[in-house]
Amino acid sequence: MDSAKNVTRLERNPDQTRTRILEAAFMEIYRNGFQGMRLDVVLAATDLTKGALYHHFHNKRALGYAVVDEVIIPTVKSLWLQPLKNAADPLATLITVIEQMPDNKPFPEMIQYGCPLNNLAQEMSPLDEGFRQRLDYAFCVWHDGTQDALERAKLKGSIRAEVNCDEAATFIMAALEGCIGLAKNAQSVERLHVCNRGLIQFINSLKP
Amino acid sequence: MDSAKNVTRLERNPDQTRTRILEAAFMEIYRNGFQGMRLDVVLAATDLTKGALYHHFHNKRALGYAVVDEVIIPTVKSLWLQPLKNAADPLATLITVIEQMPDNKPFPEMIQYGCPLNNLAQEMSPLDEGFRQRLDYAFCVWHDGTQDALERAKLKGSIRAEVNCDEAATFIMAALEGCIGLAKNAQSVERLHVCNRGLIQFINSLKP
DNA sequence: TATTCTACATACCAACCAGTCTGTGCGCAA
DNA sequence: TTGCGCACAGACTGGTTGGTATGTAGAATA
Repeated sequence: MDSAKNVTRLERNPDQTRTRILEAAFMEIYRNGFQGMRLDVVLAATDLTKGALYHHFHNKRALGYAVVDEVIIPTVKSLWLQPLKNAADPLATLITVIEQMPDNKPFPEMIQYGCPLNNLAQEMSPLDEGFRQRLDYAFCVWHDGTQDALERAKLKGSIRAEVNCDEAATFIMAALEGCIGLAKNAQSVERLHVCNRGLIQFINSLKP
Repeated sequence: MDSAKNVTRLERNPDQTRTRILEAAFMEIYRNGFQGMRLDVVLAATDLTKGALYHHFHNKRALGYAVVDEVIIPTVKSLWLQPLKNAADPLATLITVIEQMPDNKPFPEMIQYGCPLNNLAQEMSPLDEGFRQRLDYAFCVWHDGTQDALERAKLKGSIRAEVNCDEAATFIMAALEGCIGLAKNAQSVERLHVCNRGLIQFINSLKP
């Protein structure tokens, strides 16, 4: 009613509340892993309480699943697939995306905490089939986008005709995750660049 | 005194007791991560009790450190460095080691649970500096052994003179960890083979 | 306006779990 | 033989944590 109340008080906005919980949960999972995530910490970060959390999510695991579905997978799409989609020069764009990965805005903590997708996959896929399937889907999406770019590069003559784009895309994903993992353990941007150089060398070896 | 008692009772053997705890702890960490490891479970697997554990290790973290120092690092050495050491054909041996990795005896669970070294590194290196340094040392040992093999291959003319063996070794480690990680998430041996094929393709691209 | 439902807040609980404390049998030294 | 310390056993605890039960202000509905 009175304007002062409207300012200090948050309006009812369940969708936004849910999103805030999701984003805080994502950060906690990113930093501490799913098992290491504490719901109290997530709630403290959002200034919400148990009531809000359990109104929007059935339990901790459901929250984790939602983070994969609604945060991680969309991020993979916007960060990886979007630039490759409709790129004039798919191969050059692929290399650019790899090189600029550590400087990406959404993840300045990439060196410190690694890749959110791979972190969660390594931690949870052996322990929980629900996580595994969702993360496997994320990798599939990523793979298919990469393979697509390689196929288009092949059509343009940028890479050799006999290259198996399916297998190449799989290896590129794997190698990139490995590079990020090594750099994270060494806590060294330089290590990531060294590692990525090897990956780019591989990609270049696909050229005619 | 009476023989029956001597049979049922374990003789005192503190070294063996310590080793049993270490090995059980390793398996628990391998399967559930360090944060997921429960000391009760470790003790149940060894038929020991809290008294034994806290007699040999100061706390849970010290136990984790000891697992890295006394189980993981020696395993890296015996599994990776030993075959490369004094190999007549370093490059061929390297490829063989990579190909036979999933069939190794110590880790039939490689596909299910991944690489113990990398698992722990991804989980703990951002959270605990003690873990990070020990795991970084493990990667260094691994790297140096690999680089050494590449240098010897270069001397024999198996790979090109302009190849940077330091960087190549780094990338080979990273890519291999990435391959294992992807295969683990897909729970597919086939995926590991596909992925390794890409890595071997990279190694072959180093040849003259 | 009365009622119902949504979207939370808050107090509470039971289970879990790392770590502690005390006890004890055995080997060994003196 | 006695004393002492090592190598454990086993009971206990205090803090943590996921989850629940209850309450309630405001919006929607009738």
